[in-house]
Amino acid sequence: MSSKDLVAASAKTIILSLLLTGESYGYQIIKRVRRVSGGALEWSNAVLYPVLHRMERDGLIRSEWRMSPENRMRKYYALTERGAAELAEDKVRWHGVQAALRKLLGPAPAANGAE
Amino acid sequence: MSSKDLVAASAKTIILSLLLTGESYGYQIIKRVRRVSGGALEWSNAVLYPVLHRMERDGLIRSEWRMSPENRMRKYYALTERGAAELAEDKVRWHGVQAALRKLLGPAPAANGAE
DNA sequence: CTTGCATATGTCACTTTTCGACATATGTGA
DNA sequence: TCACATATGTCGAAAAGTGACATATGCAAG
Repeated sequence: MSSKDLVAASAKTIILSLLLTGESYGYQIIKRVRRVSGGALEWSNAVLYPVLHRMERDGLIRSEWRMSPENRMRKYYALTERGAAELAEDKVRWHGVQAALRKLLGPAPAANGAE
Repeated sequence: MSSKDLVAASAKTIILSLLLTGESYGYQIIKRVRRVSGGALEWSNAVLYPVLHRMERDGLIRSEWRMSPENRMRKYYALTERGAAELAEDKVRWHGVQAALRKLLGPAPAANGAE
């Protein structure tokens, strides 16, 4: 039990959010998540790919093998309608958890402070 | 994979936060969480107690059986030093995840006016 | 006194998830 | 040929999630 549970809990929602702005693929998702979290979220292959497969099985995303501009085969993932709906629900849930945590933890510090 | 993973993911942090303001016990924690979340977070016994036991095993909290003013036996839980330190780390991590999600999901709607 | 409910803590058992380590393949440049 | 970034995936053992169930008590109503 480390920071991983937090990471995993938000994985589905984060992936849906990323795909909302356009299709992506596994390798890139890992890098984008690392960047957008400032390095706080570091997903391994074994974390991401099973989640991706589960989400596809559940109809939240759909995949397509295509050749990249660099001439590599990539499995591009895109949001389905169900995925978009799920994201909307997730947003509500997430904001609910956020609100509860904010009450308990206090407001988020603007940047970095001594606590 | 429902909203439960979110709930569970934040369980440890929420419990630590609650205990920061003073000791509490299982039954009360469930009610307090329900109240503070406006009913959004509904923990069952099977969710809470294993988490409590794990946290005690890991030295984050410590328990003590005591008689309540209502003459009932209760297991009161209190934060340990390690638990307080863990909470501080959790806050940082949580704010990191929050920041990432905020970037991706957009700012939270002004759900709660007061507070 | 018995029935029912809120209080109070917990386990059982089955399923799902987690994640370090490993496997496989290709394009590019030294 | 070698190393490395890119790219996707599985294995397996351990951990976590959770609906249903188990147990016990104080108290009030019937």
